[in-house]
Amino acid sequence: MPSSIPDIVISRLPIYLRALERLSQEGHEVTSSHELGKRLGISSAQIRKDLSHFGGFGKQGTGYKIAFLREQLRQVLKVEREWEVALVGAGDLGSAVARYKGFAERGFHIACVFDSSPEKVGRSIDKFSIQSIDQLPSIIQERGIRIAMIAVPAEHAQEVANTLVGAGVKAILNYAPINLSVPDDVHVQYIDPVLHLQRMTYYLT
Amino acid sequence: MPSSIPDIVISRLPIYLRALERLSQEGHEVTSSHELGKRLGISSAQIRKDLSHFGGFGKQGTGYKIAFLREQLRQVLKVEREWEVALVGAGDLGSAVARYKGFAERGFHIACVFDSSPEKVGRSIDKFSIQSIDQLPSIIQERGIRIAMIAVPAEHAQEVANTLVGAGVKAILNYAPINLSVPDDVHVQYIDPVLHLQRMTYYLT
DNA sequence: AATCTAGCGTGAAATTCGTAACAATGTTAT
DNA sequence: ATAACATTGTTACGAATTTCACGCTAGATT
Ligand SMILES: NC(=O)c1ccc[n+]([C@@H]2O[C@H](COP(=O)([O-])OP(=O)(O)OC[C@H]3O[C@@H](n4cnc5c(N)ncnc54)[C@H](O)[C@@H]3O)[C@@H](O)[C@H]2O)c1
Ligand SMILES: NC(=O)c1ccc[n+]([C@@H]2O[C@H](COP(=O)([O-])OP(=O)(O)OC[C@H]3O[C@@H](n4cnc5c(N)ncnc54)[C@H](O)[C@@H]3O)[C@@H](O)[C@H]2O)c1
Repeated sequence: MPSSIPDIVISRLPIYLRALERLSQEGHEVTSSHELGKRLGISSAQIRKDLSHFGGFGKQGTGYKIAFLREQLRQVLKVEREWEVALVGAGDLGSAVARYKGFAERGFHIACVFDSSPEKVGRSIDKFSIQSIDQLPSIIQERGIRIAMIAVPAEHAQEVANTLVGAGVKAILNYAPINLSVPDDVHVQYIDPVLHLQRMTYYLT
Repeated sequence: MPSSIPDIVISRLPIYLRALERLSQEGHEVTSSHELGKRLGISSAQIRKDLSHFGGFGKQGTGYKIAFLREQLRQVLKVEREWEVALVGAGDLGSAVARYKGFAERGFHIACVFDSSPEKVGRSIDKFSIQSIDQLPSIIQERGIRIAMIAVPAEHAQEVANTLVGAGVKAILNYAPINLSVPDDVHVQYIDPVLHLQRMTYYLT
């Protein structure tokens, strides 16, 4: 049933959710597909159509009650609960990620941090004590963690991904600039800032 | 003329380029749309069609010469030259970005780093001396910088974007979790790791 | 040389996606 | 109470995108 909803629709929901949370912070209580669309540079029809996949969240003539719509989107995306996330790689980027409060604020708790370097294992980043990569499988399995972030050099990313998949992880956010091969039931998202920059230079004269 | 090529095609070229560079590192000299597609999880027809927008880069029966195709894509994307990039925000994330070697390695040189905090202005991150945000317009204009990265708290991202646009910046990579309003001729790309995580939880049972 | 094979480039077909339009319905003003 | 208005949910359509399928060429094989 949920498989009938296009991926591209799902991928826009977090954008809507983020905008709703901001509107809420700014003191708004209701909004409309037009207002949201204007903020996001998306047509109002698109927003209404996307939302209608999941039922009628708005009221004709009035718009959407922000608190309600936000709650509904949270449930659709399964982010009304909290998720535990494993972080692999405690280098420059990994440390910044571990210290970043934005994950926990939005429901993603970093539950453990792994590294392979004996220099780093045992040390701490904030409240996180860095653990050996050797312990990854047992810890992840015990805690039932299904989401992980990879912040190791590109050369080691695939091997880390294999370990994660073996331990039962089903969703990976990969910061290393390399494509990963994983089984079909494992989801991967990529963050590579250079790639984003390269997407813009084409348009510069 | 270039405007006739769909954005979605352009957005895939950097992915191809990255894969080609890796294949090259691994010692390959030629590849095929099938091999590339398998690595990237993209159909071979898609790759051939995307590339054909720019001319025939391959040889029938043989495939693509990696070094040649890479060079062609670099030119199409305008990344055969080097670009200077401004970084605004020298906090946790900004520092990690400034220290990251991957930008310069791939042709994006961080040319200057700005922050508004008197505590930070004058200090250094690696070789970068942090400059006051007040000097941003004059420095950016003098150096003719047209690309910037924003790594300030969400509340200040729009005001920073306005300043950047005023100074002539035409491409912004925004790390703050907020949508920016900019003129039509300014390009914006977003990086928000939480958003990527939220795109995966939907599919977890 | 003739044959075979791999694999590109491409037009046509199929599919997916976005937009326009509107009936239905709630809200506000008078 | 009625009219005027705003905005949703939905359908129908057109645009954009992807996939298919095949002609064609370069190189390998015999
Ligand atoms: N620093 C950034 O701003 C930034 C930005 C974008 C992408 N990246 C990417 O993120 C990755 C990490 O970057 P970084 O700057 O933090 O590098 P880094 O070298 O500072 O850190 C990498 C860490 O990974 C650990 N590691 C290596 N192999 C491992 C393994 N098999 N298992 C567990 N841990 C292992 C190392 O011990 C090290 O601590 C790289 O792929 C980089 O390209 C970094
Ligand atoms: N740390 C991470 O891993 C991470 C990851 C993703 C996104 N982000 C986002 O990146 C942004 C920065 O995060 P951070 O952790 O580095 O925050 P931070 O508070 O450590 O740093 C923010 C910096 O921006 C500076 N600043 C504030 N207003 C400014 C202005 N108007 N002009 C110039 N500089 C200004 C501050 O002085 C500070 O140095 C935030 O929006 C955050 O949500 C951070």
